[in-house]
Amino acid sequence: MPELPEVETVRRGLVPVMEGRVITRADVRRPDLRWPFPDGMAERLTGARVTRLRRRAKYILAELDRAETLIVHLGMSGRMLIAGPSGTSVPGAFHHHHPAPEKHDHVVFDIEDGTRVTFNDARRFGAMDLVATDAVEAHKLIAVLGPEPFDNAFSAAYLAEKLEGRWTPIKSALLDQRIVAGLGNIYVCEALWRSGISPLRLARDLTKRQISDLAGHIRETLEDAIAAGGSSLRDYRQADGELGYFQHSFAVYGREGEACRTPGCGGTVVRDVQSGRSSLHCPACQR
DNA sequence: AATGCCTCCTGGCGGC
DNA sequence: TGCCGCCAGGAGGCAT
Repeated sequence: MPELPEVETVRRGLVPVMEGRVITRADVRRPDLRWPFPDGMAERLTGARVTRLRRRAKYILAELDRAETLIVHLGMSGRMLIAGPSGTSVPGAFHHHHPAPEKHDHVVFDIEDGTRVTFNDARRFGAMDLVATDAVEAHKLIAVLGPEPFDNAFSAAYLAEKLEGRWTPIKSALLDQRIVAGLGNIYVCEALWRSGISPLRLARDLTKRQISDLAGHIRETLEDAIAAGGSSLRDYRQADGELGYFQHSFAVYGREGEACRTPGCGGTVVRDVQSGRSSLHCPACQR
């Protein structure tokens, strides 16, 4: 679900609430998400100060004093909900009363000023781990990640090298977090449409020019989405409860049977299934 | 090494 | 109202 733009939007929403603040209590309400939580997670979080909130690919990294970092992945349905004094001007807010946790509220963070941050994840494909900060880069889930799309390392030359000789469809290659980190199903479809490239085309068959265009369009698509606060599908919201609005800018995602938005194209958006996932594209202008 | 399939889990929606 | 199948923003793990 949440791809790079949504995760970045969540991170930005959490910064004013958590960065520099102490977690006065962490309520870990079940033993696991996708994997078991690390030993003593609640105790290790309680009383810790969040010194910095970073993002790597689709992971939020909350650096704590105590030299540990909380690694959070939202999976398909994970949300970080903020409630309480921060950002509100409720008189006596410090004594704000929080309602009882709801279904799928798995981890609740109480912040020193009375704000409450709740990790809610119906499908539990999300994950959390807590590791030494100097070991984050070497963490099993982090170490395998390719470059950030906005990093200089993600160049046309780099992408060309990674795609060279690959028999896999370009769609699959771009979903591979080892090649470039942060893309998911929506933004791959959108970036391929912007590039006029079919998701079915084999990675090895792209020209240098197409690869260069693609790298640029990936960055452009993600930038546009971040600027819009991400995409709000179903119940996804920004951390502050606001809805992102990039979904209104989708050219192909969720538009099966509708007219292609390429000026003068006249094609119709179709849905193909590739390795079990929907690939929305326009057969007329995506080759 | 590269590729493709299965799986984890819950909920919303459309069809009957 | 109820039941059923399908679909959903991810990605690790495993067989080939």
